[in-house]
Amino acid sequence: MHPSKVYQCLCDETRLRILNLLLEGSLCVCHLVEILELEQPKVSRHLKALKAAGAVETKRCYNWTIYRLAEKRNALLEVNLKCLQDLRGEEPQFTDDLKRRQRILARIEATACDELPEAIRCLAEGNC
Amino acid sequence: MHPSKVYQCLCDETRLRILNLLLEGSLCVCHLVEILELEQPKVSRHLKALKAAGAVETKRCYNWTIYRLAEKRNALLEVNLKCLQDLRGEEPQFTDDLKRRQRILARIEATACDELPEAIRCLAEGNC
DNA sequence: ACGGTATAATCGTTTAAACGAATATTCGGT
DNA sequence: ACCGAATATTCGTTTAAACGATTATACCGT
Repeated sequence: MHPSKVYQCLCDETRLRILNLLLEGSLCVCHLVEILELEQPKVSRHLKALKAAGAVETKRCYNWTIYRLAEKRNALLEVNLKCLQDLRGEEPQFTDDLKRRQRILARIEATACDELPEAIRCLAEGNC
Repeated sequence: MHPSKVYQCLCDETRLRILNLLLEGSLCVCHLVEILELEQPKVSRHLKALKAAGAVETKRCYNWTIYRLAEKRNALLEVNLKCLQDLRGEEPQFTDDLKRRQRILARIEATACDELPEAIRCLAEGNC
């Protein structure tokens, strides 16, 4: 992949926010939507772009689609993901997103109990 | 500067080619035009974008405008310039550009002689 | 002052990205 | 089989880049 294409996938703020979040762990679309406070189609569109660029991959778990950073990543992308981790503290938007992520994950874990359907427990326990 | 803006300045192939060349040393617009084999207005436009992003700066020498990498560079840009140097060998376009650069610089040096006007000698000798 | 070279800026057009709103699809639970 | 939740896709519009062609500006040498 040409370097300019890698940069093209990094030059949108929403996509950077998504990558910043995925650096901390996988997330399904509905949680990304909630954390980013954006419309679901918009999030899906950007996820599609990231997937096309080979930055993320998906796993299906019941009716959720879990997004995570791609296993094998372009070297240039890899370097910039590290940069993103370093720069994270300088951009309030990134740290705010991470705070919302924590809050939401805590809430999901709190709902985990044996009475819930298997699918929801699986998600709550972070097994999918 | 927001990271996405840095990437936005890197996501165009022509601008990457210019940065690749400037990593080897300063160049004036007319030589960039010759090396890149592109129209002058197009080159100037991209140089303007690079300057606006703080990636390059200019120096006037007689009637040439010499472009060089900015002295103080954004950390993210810096990292990616290093990447560009590493990836250079993988993109034929980048190595071709460097070859043309060599050829052109050699030709300019060859024209340096005391009978030439000061301006041309200055340029030929790489002093401006 | 003039002519030529180097560079920048303008203008109208084209291309591509991002968007909101709406709709389609997929899939698990009942 | 149906319903609802989660996700993806479509469509028409808007915004922003990039473009070619042209013109303007700056500056040096004569």
